[in-house]
Order: sequence, then C-alpha cells, then structure tokens
Amino acid sequence: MNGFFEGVYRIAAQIPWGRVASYGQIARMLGSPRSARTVGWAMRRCPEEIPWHRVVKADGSIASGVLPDLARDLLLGEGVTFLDDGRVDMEACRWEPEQEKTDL
DNA sequence: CCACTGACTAGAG
DNA sequence: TCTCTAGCCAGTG
Repeated sequence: MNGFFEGVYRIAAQIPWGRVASYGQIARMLGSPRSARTVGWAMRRCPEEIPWHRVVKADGSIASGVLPDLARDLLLGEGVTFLDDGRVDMEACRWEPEQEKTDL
C-alpha cells in the first residue's frame, strides 16, 4: 500500500510538538498542492501515531469531523497560541519542515 | 468501469 | 466579507 496517503502519514507524524500544519501544506510536500482533500481523506483514517490535532485548515481553523474541543484542548496543552476568532495562530505555530526560520 | 464523496485550498463574483 | 466553483487522490456502490 504505497500511495499518496502513506506520505501524508509520514509527514503528519513528523509535525513537532507545539507546531501545526495545514492540509494544503502537507499536500504541497507530497508534490500535489491541490490534493489537500486527499490529505484530509487520508487523515480521516489517521492511525494513533498521527497527531491529527496538529493538522488544521489553511486559515488555522479546526477541520470538521474532528473533535474541535479535544483538538483545541490538545493544542492549548502544547502551547499553541489561538487567535481571537478561535483559530490557531498559523503565523506563530506554523510548522516549517524545510525552513529553518533563518531570519524571520 | 463510471459516478459520488470527503477532516481542503485558492481564485472569482 | 461571504458564497460558489474547479482541482486533486483514493475508496465505495
């Protein structure tokens, strides 16, 4: 079973503590910037080894189907900052896999 | 094999 | 600022 979703799991599992990634971002890493839906589809069957709560939408809001309250609680427990709108502060907690934030 | 659906995203009206 | 559409991959009926 070597497909798109396997790469999704691999990347999602690499999300560090206190960081969040968007579906589109993961899709981009896999080489398919438009396959964000497939990423979400793969995450729908996310194994226990996948920190699904660290995967949010591009605007920082928690994806549907997921337990929003649980995800928010987990993220808050990891020190992830939230906006006044109740969305994750992507600008502050965005996971940069290939970027070292050299001079941000 | 064809059509629909899904935890999404970005652009256009 | 909100709503709608098109694109993507994989699975199910």
